[in-house]
Amino acid sequence: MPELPEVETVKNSLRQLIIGQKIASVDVYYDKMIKDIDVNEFKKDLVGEVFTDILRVGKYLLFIMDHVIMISHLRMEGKYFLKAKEEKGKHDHVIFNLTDGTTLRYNDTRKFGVIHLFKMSTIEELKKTAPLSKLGIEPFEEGFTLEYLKNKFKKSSRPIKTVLLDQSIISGLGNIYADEVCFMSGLNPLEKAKDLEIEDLEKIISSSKIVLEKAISLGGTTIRSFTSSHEINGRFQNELLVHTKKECPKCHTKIEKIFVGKRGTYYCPLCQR
DNA sequence: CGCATTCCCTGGGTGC
DNA sequence: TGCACCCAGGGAATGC
Repeated sequence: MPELPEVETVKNSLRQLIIGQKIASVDVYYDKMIKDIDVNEFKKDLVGEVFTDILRVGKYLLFIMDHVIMISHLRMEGKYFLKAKEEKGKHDHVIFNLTDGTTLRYNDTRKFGVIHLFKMSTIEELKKTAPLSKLGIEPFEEGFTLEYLKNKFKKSSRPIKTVLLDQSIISGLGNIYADEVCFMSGLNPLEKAKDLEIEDLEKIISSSKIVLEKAISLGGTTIRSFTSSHEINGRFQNELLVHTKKECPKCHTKIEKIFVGKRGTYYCPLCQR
């Protein structure tokens, strides 16, 4: 399940592989995946385009080309493969045939991922358009301040875990890292956002940065979800403190697993109030 | 506006 | 071995 660090890792490897590559043609095998544009137009608009840069905004990948920008969200199991021209794999949904004879494939077992295509020139312009326009601040951005969180949290009666997952408030945290941030901040994931103290918000700010930075430096987290294969092998799973853990690394209390807003949530009942 | 709920998908796991 | 059913989960759509 790619969250910010995993998408960052994918971005970095794709950069090495496809910048400068030119698209000869595109095959789409699952039309519903293509958003904001007719599928035939999507295919047509990409022919002859060259990948000039790849960026990440929140959990979105941005493929910058000469005349278009393609935005891809991997959701649960989306992956990109660069491989020789060969038969379509079972879960390959979009195949970009490159002019050097190789192919870039978007593969997604559960078909949850989506791809947008925009005829826009600048990132600034694109950030004003959905889906990017809905995103809140990333933990690494300058605007991620105490003041910002205070404003966003003060009126919310939702559980802190749910609010951490809300991309319109903080963009980049997913289920794994939201659990880690709650643990590192010593917060019960069920506590209401508006009930947090200033010190709690400060802890959220610092632990979000720490956990994401560390995860990025280790290439993300690979949790071997039963349905996926060929995952990018991150090493952060060895550093997880609560998510999927049985015992608290601090006090050795048994880690509880509950559901917060339908999301599996791990926490230490002693260290997290 | 905030928030809860439903839906999209697949295939591994479980129970009979 | 086969089959029905459950479940995970990010974000959009829907409804209150």
